[in-house]
Amino acid sequence: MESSDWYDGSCDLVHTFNYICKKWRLPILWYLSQGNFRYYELKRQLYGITNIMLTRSLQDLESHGMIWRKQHSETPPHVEYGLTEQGNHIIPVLEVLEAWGEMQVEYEKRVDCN
Amino acid sequence: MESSDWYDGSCDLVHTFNYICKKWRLPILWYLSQGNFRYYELKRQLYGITNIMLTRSLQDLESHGMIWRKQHSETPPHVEYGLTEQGNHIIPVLEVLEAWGEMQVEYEKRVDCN
DNA sequence: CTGAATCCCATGCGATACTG
DNA sequence: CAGTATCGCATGGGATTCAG
Repeated sequence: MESSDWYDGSCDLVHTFNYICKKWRLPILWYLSQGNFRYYELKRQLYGITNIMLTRSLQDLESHGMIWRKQHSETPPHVEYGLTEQGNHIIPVLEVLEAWGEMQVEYEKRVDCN
Repeated sequence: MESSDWYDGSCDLVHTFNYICKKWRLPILWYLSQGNFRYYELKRQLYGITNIMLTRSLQDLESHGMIWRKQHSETPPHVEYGLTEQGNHIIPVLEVLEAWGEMQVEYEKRVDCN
């Protein structure tokens, strides 16, 4: 990796990291890694999220091929979301991230006690 | 993990993720995972970064115990940075993130060819 | 060489209201 | 139920300038 490539788009890590480096991305992906959900189910679980943020996040993740959207033709509407085959590759990332997060928080607790 | 805990600070993953979810954090950590560096060395490698952003990033990472700062008493100043023992725990995260990034970019190339 | 202080702009985020 | 449109605020990022 060239030094000059950090932000000209040729650094894969930095480039794709921006897909998940947004406020609600990790929680959404984490939930979808547990199974498929309907729009309102996700909204209920993601306490505090607004329609606009949920919609934007889902559309963005879908545009990057990480999740799929399936609209059933019913009234009232019924839309389901889930991880794509490609999207499943994010699961190990979530696991490692969670392991690190717990370790880091444990460390902070110890330090704050000094 | 409780649904209501995503953003009240009790979700370790989300909480600590914010440490690295900033523009220059990953490149800085990646470099420091390769060895220790002086301020100006980091600045030279991190093509495009400004003093203020490098300084802020380093101070922030240091405040979370992920990197150390060593100031040699010389003139002109000589300051060195490196990963702490705790900071080394980020390395597996970087590796998994890189693997995922490459895979995701490969996927995008295939999809765009359709 | 290694920063800090100021000021400004782009962007993310979200409250509110509306729709089929 | 599953969204969209608007508008505004908060925050991050950075150009510029100055300093020990």
